[in-house]
Amino acid sequence: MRNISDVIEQYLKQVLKESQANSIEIKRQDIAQRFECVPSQINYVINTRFTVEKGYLVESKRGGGGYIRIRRVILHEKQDVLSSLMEVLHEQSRLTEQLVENILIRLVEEQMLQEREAQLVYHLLSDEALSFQVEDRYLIRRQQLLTLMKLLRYRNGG
Amino acid sequence: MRNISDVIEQYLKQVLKESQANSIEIKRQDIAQRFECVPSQINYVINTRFTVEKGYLVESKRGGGGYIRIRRVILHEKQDVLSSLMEVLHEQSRLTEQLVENILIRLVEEQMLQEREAQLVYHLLSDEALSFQVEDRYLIRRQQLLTLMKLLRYRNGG
DNA sequence: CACCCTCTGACCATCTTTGACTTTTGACTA
DNA sequence: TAGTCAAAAGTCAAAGATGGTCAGAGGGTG
Repeated sequence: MRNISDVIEQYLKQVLKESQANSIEIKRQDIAQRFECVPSQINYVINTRFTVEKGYLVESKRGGGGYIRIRRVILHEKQDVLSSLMEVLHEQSRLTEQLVENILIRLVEEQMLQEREAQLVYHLLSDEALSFQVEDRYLIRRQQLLTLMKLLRYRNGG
Repeated sequence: MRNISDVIEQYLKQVLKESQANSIEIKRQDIAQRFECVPSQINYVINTRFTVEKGYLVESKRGGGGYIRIRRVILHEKQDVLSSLMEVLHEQSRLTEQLVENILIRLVEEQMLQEREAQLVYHLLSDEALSFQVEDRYLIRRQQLLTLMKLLRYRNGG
């Protein structure tokens, strides 16, 4: 194997495969020690090899008893719908309630979001909910909708 | 288990579950001795794990015959849950990710929100999603969470 | 040679553990 | 009754334990 990152990647994938559950919990320091590298190397491996697009979710906790949890997830098959909607989000400067609604309806039609979930998001992003952020309304909507799209990239969100 | 705080948390929740009543009374010193930690560790566990938004009430008395009483709040009406959480929203000035998470978990426990919906809202309100609104983060969270509660009130026939 | 990965380490953020010091309470005593 | 004392529990800040970030150095490949 060429480099240590590849080795660590293979190791983690092996452990993941052998574990019954579809997730593993590691201690950054332990892995770093095992492969005699600096701890931040582990972050590098995770950031480059265990991304959402590749079907992995990573959570972690700092402090005493900290850990890094890597989870295998199933990617949603309608990635193209998501990318086209993300494009819309970047092109449109005025993300009005109407536009938000259209996007959410589309997601429901594509069966990527349930009716109830769409309602929920719609209300959170409504003019009323953001009435104290008139200035940043569009920006907030864009960020939150983009966050939503990222979540929908894999099934069972979260 | 990762750390002593988690262990103590689990222990207390177990005792709480096994007790007939919905409350337990402990002696701080006893618990500290049982888990071989300093007494103030117990305060830490209580302050971080048995908070109001998580649905616990804690009372205590010092001096001879002192105690700490932990009560699981039993709310019979969904309305009560929502009002008490709305109160938390108004009282807490720093609506951190952690607090948002606690509230959402609570709503799921009370079966007012589905797991996936909670995940969704959590991510929409995350530090990352609001990274361009560092100043207004808490305000936006408050407004959107209040909007969510209003919606849930409506759903539950309020 | 240029460019793209990798690797490293200094510095940061967050959560936990510990202990010194404070406050409250009730019993005992003058 | 007031004062004293010991037995709780509370507070807070420092230290400890992890993980995260980022920019720059290092190295391999077209």
